[in-house]
Amino acid sequence: MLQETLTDQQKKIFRLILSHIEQFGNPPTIREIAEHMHFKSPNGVVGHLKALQRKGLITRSSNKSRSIQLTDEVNDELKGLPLAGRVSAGMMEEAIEQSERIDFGEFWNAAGNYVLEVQGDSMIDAHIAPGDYLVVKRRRTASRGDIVIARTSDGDATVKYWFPEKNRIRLQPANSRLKPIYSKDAKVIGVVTGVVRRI
Amino acid sequence: MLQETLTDQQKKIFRLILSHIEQFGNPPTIREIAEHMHFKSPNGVVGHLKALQRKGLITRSSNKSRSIQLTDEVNDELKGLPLAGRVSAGMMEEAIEQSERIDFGEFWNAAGNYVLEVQGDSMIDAHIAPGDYLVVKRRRTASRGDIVIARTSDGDATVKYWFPEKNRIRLQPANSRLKPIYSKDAKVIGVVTGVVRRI
DNA sequence: ACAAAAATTGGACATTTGTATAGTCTTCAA
DNA sequence: TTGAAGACTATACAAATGTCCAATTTTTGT
Repeated sequence: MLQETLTDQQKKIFRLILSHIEQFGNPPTIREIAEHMHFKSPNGVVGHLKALQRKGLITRSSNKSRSIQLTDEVNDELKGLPLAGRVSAGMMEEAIEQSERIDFGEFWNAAGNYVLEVQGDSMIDAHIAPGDYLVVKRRRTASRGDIVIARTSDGDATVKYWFPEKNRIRLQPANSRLKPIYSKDAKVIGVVTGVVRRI
Repeated sequence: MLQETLTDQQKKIFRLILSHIEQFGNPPTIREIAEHMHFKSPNGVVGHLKALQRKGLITRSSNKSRSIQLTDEVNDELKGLPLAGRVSAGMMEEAIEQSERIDFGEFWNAAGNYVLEVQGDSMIDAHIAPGDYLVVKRRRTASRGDIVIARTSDGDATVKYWFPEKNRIRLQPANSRLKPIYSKDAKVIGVVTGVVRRI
């Protein structure tokens, strides 16, 4: 944890900076910090800011107002949910205090990605159920075995496994009750990179 | 779309504000905007800011440096992935241009939530596969039929369906090959509110 | 107990920044 | 043609903000 080595005052000021950014969308001025800390001089803050800078939590630009920036390290720490461990591992409760985090937003909020809601159970054996959301990366090509969004000659788009064969494409559902679709001109629209289900 | 009614200059300035926030973590000053726009007077900017304010894109606090704030509406527009439609619906490609968005981060990055990685296939019939991530809400109670993280007397934590009976709890796996666990003192640690799978 | 380091005050100064007022220029509709 | 509205320049002022120096108090380690 980055905040381990901070003194109490430094922690307090650091939290102040975080909450100001959260609340106002910009970092506080030195005097604003001094006011909140009940300091009677702006200079009381400067030393602490230099310490936070030295310890790698913030950066500043000289002669610029509200120029406190959080470092990438800090931003990473703040994002996402704490990854607590494996389900069957037993003592999770304790593990939650650990620092590893997982940010689904970061994973997928990339340019060109979009989301589809699953209709029907053609991919149920791949544990993709109706109502699930698919995170799709816009692609024109796929690798053998990928789960893709494909469009066939009749214009319909579906989710299927993508299996190129000699001179046709096999679009394989993940459902034993359904038969594969064979197509000569199936086109990949995107590749599924994630599944999200709200319960 | 909120930006429809903007003049070209207003759009340019608005984008400038967005990218400054992105790049420096704080909004630009009036003079910084003027400089980028090659205006020779700060006052050239003021009118545009007032327009952006009137049109509901930003707010400002008087006499505060770098006080331009994006409105909630704007922030919402910037977050998340475009929700393109249903998979089997056919013309998705077109639908992607629509404005509806879905933000998984918002859904789950709530205080008290955490993530567990699934080990084993005891919930496979509920389409929860090994390697999936469970988003768990910290709870001490659950409703009948919820998927919960429960701890039994032996100290182990598992994912199971939660079925209270007369004087015991039935912890039901979603796997026909596994038998339910009956326990008098099983405790709910959390309730599963989401499943996320990276492919 | 002592010295060193950290924390805080006080005050001053220069720069940055928001705001205001007056005037020019262009566009566009009546 | 006029004139109303929008866009921009020029300039000035006051408030805010960052920075610095000197001195005092508090904390910390030895």
